[in-house]
Amino acid sequence: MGSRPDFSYVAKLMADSSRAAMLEALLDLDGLPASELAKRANISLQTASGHLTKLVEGNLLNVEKHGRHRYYRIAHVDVAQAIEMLTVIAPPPKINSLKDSSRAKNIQIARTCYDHLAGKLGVLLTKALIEKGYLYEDENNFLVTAEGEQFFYDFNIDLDALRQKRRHLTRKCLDWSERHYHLAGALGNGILIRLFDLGWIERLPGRAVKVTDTGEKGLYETLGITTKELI
Amino acid sequence: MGSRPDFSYVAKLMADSSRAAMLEALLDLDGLPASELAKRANISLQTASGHLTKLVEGNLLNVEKHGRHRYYRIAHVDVAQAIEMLTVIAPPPKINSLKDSSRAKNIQIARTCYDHLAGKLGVLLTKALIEKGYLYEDENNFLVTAEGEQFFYDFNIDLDALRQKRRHLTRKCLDWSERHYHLAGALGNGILIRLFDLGWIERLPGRAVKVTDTGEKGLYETLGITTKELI
DNA sequence: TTCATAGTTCGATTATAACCGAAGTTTCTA
DNA sequence: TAGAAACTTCGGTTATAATCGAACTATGAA
Repeated sequence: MGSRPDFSYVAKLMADSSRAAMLEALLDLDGLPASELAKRANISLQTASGHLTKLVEGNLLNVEKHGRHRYYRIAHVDVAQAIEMLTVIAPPPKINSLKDSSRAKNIQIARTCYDHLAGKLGVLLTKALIEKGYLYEDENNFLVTAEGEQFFYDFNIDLDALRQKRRHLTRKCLDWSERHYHLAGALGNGILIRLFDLGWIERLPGRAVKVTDTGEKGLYETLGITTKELI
Repeated sequence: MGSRPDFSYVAKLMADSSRAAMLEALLDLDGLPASELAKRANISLQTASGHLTKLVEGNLLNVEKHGRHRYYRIAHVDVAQAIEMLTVIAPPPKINSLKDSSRAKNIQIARTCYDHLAGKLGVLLTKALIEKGYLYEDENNFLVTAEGEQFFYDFNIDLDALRQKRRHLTRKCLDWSERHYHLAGALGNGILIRLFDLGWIERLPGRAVKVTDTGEKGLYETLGITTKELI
């Protein structure tokens, strides 16, 4: 009879909102300890411990013991992919007021996704980097080319420093609003920080972000991105 | 805060075993009425009704009213994709005895997936049809080419009759054992039936299937498939 | 050795939702 | 117009699991 894997078992692991919060945190920041995950999910350490055990048993997470700490990470790219697929079909958050609706628009144009750029701008930027030959798109990841090494050096992003960090240099992140991949990982974070430093982008209320006048000029000159494409 | 869609909401809808059984049934057979789905999930009609309402509200399913019947179908390819991704990361069904283990092997080589061919043989067959130019692989589906029309006619599969059926002619089905797509839908079913009729394959206990001696010869001559590839 | 920090295990409480019987609505058939 | 079939709604029961307090283990620091 049941000779197929039971997908509802995995769905059940993802269905609890506390576990979902922890998974979401781990999607971008690999290797968080239980206490940190408990905080992010707004639950006690005991409860978190129980949830994490279940997630490890279900092969959604891996643990690494380092002294008295336990660092959790997503067990496999497939897990991240599955979560992203679920996000794509999940209903968009409710819009109650007029303020909410303009916020919703802004957030689709450009926003931060944890610590990197997402939305139309995030996808456009990633595409531009690929077209210019600075990034190469793999099935599961983005890779920095030799030209890319030079470009990021010129752009004042220190790849070697980023590689030291305890996380992936690059990572594919499925954009739920654009249904395309954008760049995440340490490099995605590095680019975001650099764009803020340059004053090319500014924070709007919430997670939304707007391109400044300098940014408009800069993005066009370095990567050929026009803000018209953002609409 | 919550400006991202909540994937745990979708996961919750898929997490219940009764709902999962109904979704699984609908993955291959589009357009089943509530009563049929209740039977397949082994629950009462009342319970099924409640579940189906939730699945429609969550945009996982669509309903079409035809008189006093209500035909349910998967709302979007993305939903099927998401379920298949979950199946890929779900733990394989437990193997208890020696019998189970040889059965598990057989089932990975060739099996029926509802009403079409899956496993190594299913994937190989699909690949062969593509290589010969009979099938064209789209992002979301397989399409029959002009050469394909001729081939299936010669192979005694009536495409026009299959097109009359109330289901997709072709459909991509992600193979959880092979991690590749194989052909499903009315054509996938038509091929399975034809292969049984020709005596090229035979049922083993369970869902497993074996290639006969005639089948070995036939598959090689028509599509260049050797059983060595099946191992 | 002592204390603190990180995490686990146990037990009791509580909230959620799956389930079905019974009664209702809608549509088809005769 | 009556009756049956397909499905929904309501109400009460029950099972599951998320939650945290309290007590435990293990590692590190003083």
